[in-house]
Amino acid sequence: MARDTRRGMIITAVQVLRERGADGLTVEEVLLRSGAPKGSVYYHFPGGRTELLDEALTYAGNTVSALLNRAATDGPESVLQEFIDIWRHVLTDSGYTAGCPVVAVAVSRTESEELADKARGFFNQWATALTNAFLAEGMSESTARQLATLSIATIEGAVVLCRAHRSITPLEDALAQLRTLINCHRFARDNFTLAP
Amino acid sequence: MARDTRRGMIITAVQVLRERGADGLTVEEVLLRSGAPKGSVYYHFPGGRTELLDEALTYAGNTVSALLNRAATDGPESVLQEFIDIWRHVLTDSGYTAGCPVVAVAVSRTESEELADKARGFFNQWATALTNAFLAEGMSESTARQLATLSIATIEGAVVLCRAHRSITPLEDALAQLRTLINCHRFARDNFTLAP
DNA sequence: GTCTATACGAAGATAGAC
DNA sequence: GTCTATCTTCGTATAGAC
Repeated sequence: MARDTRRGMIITAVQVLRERGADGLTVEEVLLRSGAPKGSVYYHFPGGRTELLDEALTYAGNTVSALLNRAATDGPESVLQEFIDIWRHVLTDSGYTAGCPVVAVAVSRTESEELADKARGFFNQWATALTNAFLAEGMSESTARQLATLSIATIEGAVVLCRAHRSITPLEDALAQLRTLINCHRFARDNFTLAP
Repeated sequence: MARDTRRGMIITAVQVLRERGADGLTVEEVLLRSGAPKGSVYYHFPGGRTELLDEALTYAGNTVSALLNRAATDGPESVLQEFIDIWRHVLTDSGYTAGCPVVAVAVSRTESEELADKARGFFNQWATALTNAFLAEGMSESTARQLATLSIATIEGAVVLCRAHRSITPLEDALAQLRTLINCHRFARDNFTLAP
């Protein structure tokens, strides 16, 4: 069926995007790994490689946004734990060759300005979701925003270290300290104000 | 002179590595941007593209290692500030297209296992230098190590966000919270023990 | 040390058959 | 919807002249 072929190619494209980066994604590899018919690429994706890349980014970005929005009500702690669990699977399943698809687009040559804008849009969505989670904890506007930025930067950076070390430890260590910081803010909120 | 041509190509290669990534680095672009003679590539680099990449990674990684080792005696605060200053220049000078060369190699396809090992080696060097800086502050072994990992992850991740947002703000925000966390550990060390 | 010419392979894209 | 040429561009690498 047409829809299945298209959808299968998009999901495979996300995987390739994770492993090869945006510039390294080739239609041929997506074709091979998805098992999609070789002759139907430009039927399903008239825009060719660029359209496939766009769809992969959108699919991946929205998935994470949904996860982060759901977690804003569950509290930041559970979000972070969920991220560790997800990344443990993604990293081990890929032999530590997979990274974040949105990062992959953000650091790519990005012929089309549109893709770069979309990647930035996802980072903003994620930051907003996390900021709201921290605001719900009673933190100040600026603290919540900075903590959200730190959280995203930490996870994205730690994933790179995990790939290099072929181990989940960097992510666990980094997030352990991030949790400590969150608890420090709670402690400060409950007892006194920390010096700026 | 021979040495100048070779050295110039390496320095240009670092720049290209930052912007295009390891897989995206082409000998042609290094040639064009360095102004090096077009016919002398394989004279200076018998190993071709791979050798050029290797030299660029070594040069860049060692530069940062030197900076971090020097800063281990100056205290972590001054290191972080120095990193903000350096990245501000690198990012603005490149129009927010440049990233970390070691990260670029770490997430690349990396035909040669040797390059990947070297990249991981640099991450380890940096982590050790920062760990020592935190140990000098009187922190525990595990806290120092985790903080070092968090610091590197935060900077590397924040740089990606800076590139996406075309702004230095993410790095400043993330490092502001990192400083807060460091101060929390100092406060805890001086007054009591935080719950794990 | 540096140049030109050439071989080779990889990948995107299009045209037209089935 | 899918397939098979075929065209084109680009990048690495080598050979041999200067």
